[in-house]
Amino acid sequence: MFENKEVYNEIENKAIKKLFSSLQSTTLFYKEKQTIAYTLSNRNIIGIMEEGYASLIRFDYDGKRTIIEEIKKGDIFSDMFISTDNSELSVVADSDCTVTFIDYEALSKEALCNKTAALLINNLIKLISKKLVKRNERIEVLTRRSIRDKLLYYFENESKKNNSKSFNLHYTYTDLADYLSVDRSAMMRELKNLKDDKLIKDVNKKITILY
Amino acid sequence: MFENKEVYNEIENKAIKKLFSSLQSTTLFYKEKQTIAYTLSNRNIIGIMEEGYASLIRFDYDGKRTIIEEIKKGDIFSDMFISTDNSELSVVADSDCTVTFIDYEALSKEALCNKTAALLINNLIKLISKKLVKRNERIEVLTRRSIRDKLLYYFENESKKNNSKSFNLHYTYTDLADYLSVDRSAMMRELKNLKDDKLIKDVNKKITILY
DNA sequence: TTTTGTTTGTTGCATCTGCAACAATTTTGC
DNA sequence: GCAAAATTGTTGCAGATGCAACAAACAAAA
Repeated sequence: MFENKEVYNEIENKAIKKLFSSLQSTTLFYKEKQTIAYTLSNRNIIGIMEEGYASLIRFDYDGKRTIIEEIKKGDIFSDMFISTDNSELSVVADSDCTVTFIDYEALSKEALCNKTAALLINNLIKLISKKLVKRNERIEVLTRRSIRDKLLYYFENESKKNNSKSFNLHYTYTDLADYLSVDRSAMMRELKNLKDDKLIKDVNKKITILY
Repeated sequence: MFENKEVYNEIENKAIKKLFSSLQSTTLFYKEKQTIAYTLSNRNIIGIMEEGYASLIRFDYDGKRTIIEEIKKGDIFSDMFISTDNSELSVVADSDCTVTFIDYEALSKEALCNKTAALLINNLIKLISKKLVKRNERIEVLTRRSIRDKLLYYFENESKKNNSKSFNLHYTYTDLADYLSVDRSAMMRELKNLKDDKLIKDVNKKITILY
């Protein structure tokens, strides 16, 4: 526990436990498919995903589902990072999860005189920045005007991250359509077009860019 | 100088000047339409917009322009918040600007033993969180499937922020189309439909929601 | 194993959207 | 004040996309 490289970088386990106890942080366990509602109903609480993964999801009035963000081990999430008006957002556990909740105001006060808290804040800033980058990436994808462009841009980005023309799609196609915010069947059709045009290859969710 | 309420909240002017001098921060002036390239070519530099406003813009390979983000007085911007691969991004001054640049690594080190630095970091986190919220809002808009839904969602959000059924559009329609990432003429057509359907009123850029 | 639910793959169709190409109007720069 | 540039407003058209509605393949649960 409390050993994630990014979150607790340069901080000793003993120190972090002491800090969390003085901040009255809590660590909770969730089963798969449970809703992790804690953060979204409270103010300035930061959740640290210690173990497991979850999704930040919006359910539209008409039942359409959109994945706003994936939350993996070592990621943080908070109502501080989401527009307060959007009450239809929820964090749903995609696997069994362990989450630590910190009161941000308490932490920031502590940081003025406590080195451990200051180090933790420093790490949190890096994680928040990463989150900004991720949201920016999503915006970049979403601003492409056609399904074809969205797919190609997404594939190019994933391939860049993987330093290879090939990469494994970690979404189901249903979820990918949600991420790109397009109709699934239309996306499947366009995916077929891309394959027919020999721009990509798709063997069992392993995508290869052919250009 | 250095008197923005949010950025320098709870910090005395003398203290911030001293801190900036020890961090070797620089404050630069830009004329309208100049490109503020500094941050995007350097690592972990945070820019503070002291005065003026600018836009974070992406130019597509085919010349299409997309506004990724508006940067106003008191906002911060940084390469830390943008995916490193996207070299086609640039920050362009929309008015004469004054920008302070801080080396983040230096600041965070300083924060471990310097109260002023710790306070500044605390303020920066709040600003970064606000930025996350803004990007989330943009994602929310962009994930709406039709131009009509995008417009309605955007209008509803602006009206909520303004605590009123009416609000002044601060974009030109050309820029709004860029923000929504849709074709301008198609957006104008849909805007007309919304007016014909009596869902909104639009008098000289003052939008009123009629439902 | 059988059942149930989820994901994938496909198609027809209506309509939405992007694009091109204007004219009219407003704003800006000199 | 005038010229140039930018914004607004409009339309026809082709093609892209969402939607509905399936069947097939696969995975999970009973």
